[in-house]
Amino acid sequence: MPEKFITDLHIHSKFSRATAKNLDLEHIYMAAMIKGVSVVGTGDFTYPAWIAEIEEKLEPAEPGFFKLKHELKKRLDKEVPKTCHNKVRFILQTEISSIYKKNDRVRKNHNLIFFPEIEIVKKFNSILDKIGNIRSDGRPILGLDAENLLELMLSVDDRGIFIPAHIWTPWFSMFGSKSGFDTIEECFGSLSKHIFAVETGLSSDLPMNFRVQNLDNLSLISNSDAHSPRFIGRNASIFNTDFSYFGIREALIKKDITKYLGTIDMYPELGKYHYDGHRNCNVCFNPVQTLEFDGICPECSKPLTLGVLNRVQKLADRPEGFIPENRHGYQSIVPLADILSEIFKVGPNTKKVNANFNKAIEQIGPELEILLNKSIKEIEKAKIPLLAKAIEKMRQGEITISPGFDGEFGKVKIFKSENLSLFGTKKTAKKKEKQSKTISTMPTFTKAISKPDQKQQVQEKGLNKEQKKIVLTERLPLIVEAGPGTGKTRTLTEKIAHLITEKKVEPGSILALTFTNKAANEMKQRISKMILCKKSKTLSVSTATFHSFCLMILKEFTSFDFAIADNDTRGGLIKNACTSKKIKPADADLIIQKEKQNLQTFKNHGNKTIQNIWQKYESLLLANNLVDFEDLILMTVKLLQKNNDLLLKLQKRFIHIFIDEYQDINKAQYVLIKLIAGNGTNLMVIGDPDQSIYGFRGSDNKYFKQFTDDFPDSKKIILNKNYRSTQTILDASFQLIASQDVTNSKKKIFSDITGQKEKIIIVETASEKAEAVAVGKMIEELIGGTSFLSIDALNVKTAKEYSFADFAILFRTKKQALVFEEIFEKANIPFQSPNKEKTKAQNKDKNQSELWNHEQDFLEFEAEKISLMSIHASKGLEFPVVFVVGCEETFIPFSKNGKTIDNIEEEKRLFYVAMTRAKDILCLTHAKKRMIFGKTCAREKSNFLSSIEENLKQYQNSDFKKKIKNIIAKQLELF
DNA sequence: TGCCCCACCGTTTTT
DNA sequence: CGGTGGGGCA
Repeated sequence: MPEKFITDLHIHSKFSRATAKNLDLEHIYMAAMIKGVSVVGTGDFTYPAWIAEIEEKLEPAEPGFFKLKHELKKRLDKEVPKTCHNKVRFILQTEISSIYKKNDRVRKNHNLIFFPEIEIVKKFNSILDKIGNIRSDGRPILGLDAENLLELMLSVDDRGIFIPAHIWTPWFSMFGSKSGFDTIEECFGSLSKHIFAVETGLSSDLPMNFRVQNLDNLSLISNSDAHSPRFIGRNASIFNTDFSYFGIREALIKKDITKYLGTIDMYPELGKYHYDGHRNCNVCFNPVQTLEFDGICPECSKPLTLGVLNRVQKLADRPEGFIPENRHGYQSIVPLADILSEIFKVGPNTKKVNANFNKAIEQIGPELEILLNKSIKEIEKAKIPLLAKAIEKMRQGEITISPGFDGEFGKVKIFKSENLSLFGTKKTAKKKEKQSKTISTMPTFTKAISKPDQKQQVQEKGLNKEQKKIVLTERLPLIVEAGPGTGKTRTLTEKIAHLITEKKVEPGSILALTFTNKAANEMKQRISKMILCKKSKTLSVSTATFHSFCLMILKEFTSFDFAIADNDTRGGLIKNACTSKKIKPADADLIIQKEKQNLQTFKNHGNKTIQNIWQKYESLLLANNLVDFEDLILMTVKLLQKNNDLLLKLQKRFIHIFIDEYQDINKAQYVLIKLIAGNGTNLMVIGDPDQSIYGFRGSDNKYFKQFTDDFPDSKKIILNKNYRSTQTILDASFQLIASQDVTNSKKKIFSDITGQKEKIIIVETASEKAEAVAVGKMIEELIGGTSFLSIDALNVKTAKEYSFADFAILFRTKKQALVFEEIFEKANIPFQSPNKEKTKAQNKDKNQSELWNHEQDFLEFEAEKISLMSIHASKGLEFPVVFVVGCEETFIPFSKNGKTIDNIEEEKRLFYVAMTRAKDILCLTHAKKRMIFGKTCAREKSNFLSSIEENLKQYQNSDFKKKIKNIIAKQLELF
């Protein structure tokens, strides 16, 4: 049997940011009754503690609905006036904030998700838990594409309900002016058909939505988005269907106007974002006025925050007042507290208003009943002066509203309309000035305007002159010095493709060597992509790491059947071999590995202790049929030195040899290359000696530098056109690296990127914690806020096209990541870090049996995250915004005991690598003091910073108090 | 063998 | 501060 009931399907719990502490199930229950709402969302079901509370206090009721357990209900019912008693049900609901990049623009939207069962919610949560952080806030922020979120929901249970939330609000919504889409299809692609309802939000009513054809096939619902109990039901929806989750779902899908009756909305003008304007400039415009001012604020000359009305007009394809056929209805209300507030001329959240509110509901009934249904006579019974009259006027629409704008709620007047100009500049008192000033001390960013089609241009025009030369050079040993961002790998793959497609070289005769599996795979992919484009046969180019290449040779040409000892195994064997206490196994391990990288054997090792351990270690390896990683190369070299026939055979097979990151080779690898490449005809190596940062594992860029001596008839080509960074970043990084080698000015690379120059930002903070906070705030500002709260607090006025994946935080030691993790966790900023990945891997191991495998079947989505990584790990990567943190002596350059620096040139190169990861914005931070090994240490700014000339740097002090003082002082000067 | 306490020491990371 | 490992004791 269908029945009529009122729903509020979007609220939050006390676990969401900026919500009331009493937003628990008890208060939600009582508030729903008082308001006259029968079905209320639980909010925040992604939050583990909240789900625990739900399980503890609720039990299943009608299908997909939940009710308070009996004892609790009995207790609470006593506290609610009898006139308001009614059944209240809960529906499992959450809101998820997505911030991500799609079609080259940053998108931010909020979406509501509903499920009928707690077990399904838990399943959904466990998957989300792996994608992002659901534990720090009731409304999680995920870098997950809304389309993927929908896909995920459907894959967990297709009886779920997915509703884009408050679709018109400027900052965080599907149609938002700041970072939304123009159509549902643009946002949800082929999954759009699974969107059957949208939430209109506080600042829009149905007639506004009716003007947009794109919404015609959807049910339009309204909810309160309450952050405290008293706001529950301020917006709501009315159903006349089966009293169950599935009744609601079906009514929304079928758009049957006898089953879904429509919305109860506050007048949209009361919403925070109805008109356009600037709150802090006291400018409030209607869309026409905004147009007159070209969308620019006359006070501060920055773009105005465009409100909902403006955005609706942009997307509207129908005139104002258009009502499509077969549409459900709507009713407009002014909250009872606001009416009482006007009657008694006190704030809506005051004792007086509360007392009279209670009086009204005790005498008459729930709020929505009073506002919509009760007769004027009944209302008069409450004996509240003017109330009946006010409600009568309200029902007839005889009210005046000064519209909300830029985060400020609108204001309603029922009895008098003076001083309420609907148009024009507001004259309200300046509030929150201090807060806005605080924020304005943050660095202001202007995005470097790189030509958007930069990359495409390169592709269209093909390669630049030098790159072309590289591709066309034949039958000569070739060394390419390629600075950061100069298109190194692209040129390499182009050359290989050229050989195959143009020169008809047999792909099997090409060998491309790299150092990591990741690099090898990437190269393989890029080559095959390119070749397939040019319609060639299947790819059989050998792309390999040095180690996998050697393994292949050993397996193919020796009969020695062995396994490879991984790190743990090797460590174990070394430990067993370490009978002497004079040396720690870890140190012995390092020494032995390094010796092997230099093609040494234990036989002629000088140190007796090491020699002993090493010999024992070798016999242990042999006894277990094991070889270590370095043996792979060592043994191959030995094999080829002994067996000339085999060497000739391999030389015949691999005619064209390419080596990427040549600056990273060690002696064993060098000897191997010289063997295989013979006289070097058709050998090409590419790399950047300034990015040699793996000395500690045997790499030596001397091999790069001596290439022209090794192969006297070789050719050297330098790539110095950079397609990654701004000239400022390149200038600064060159000044750093050139301080080691001024003679080679040829090496200087030049940016191909034109546009605004952003200086290198240098930030000094009081402590490591302050450093993390400062970085977090800068990121929030560049993203344009991650939550409503930060929007209100940060006074962000311009949309910046950055999303989480655009940021990297680089540090010298992994320990530095911890404080960033802690702060970002609290701030609900999604991040990935070496520590986090490690725990993830450990958990994976732990869960390997029953559960994990099962879950792995689910779709895996990559959510956008900020990257926290060591500078070493960042090599080869690029990010629009890079923070190099801890730019302090003993970190950069690193020194173990605070005095001796192992290899200052390599430290410089390391910093060079860090700086050149940045595309648009480079920020170098340092703390005045920090905790190191449990002790607070005074810290000195890295001397490397002083090799960057002053006019490339912009200093930013994160000491806000000082800034505020300055501002106040300046203001006083004016008088 | 197992457990507890104290001393010690502290980069970067791939195969 | 926090993990590890050796030494001492049960």
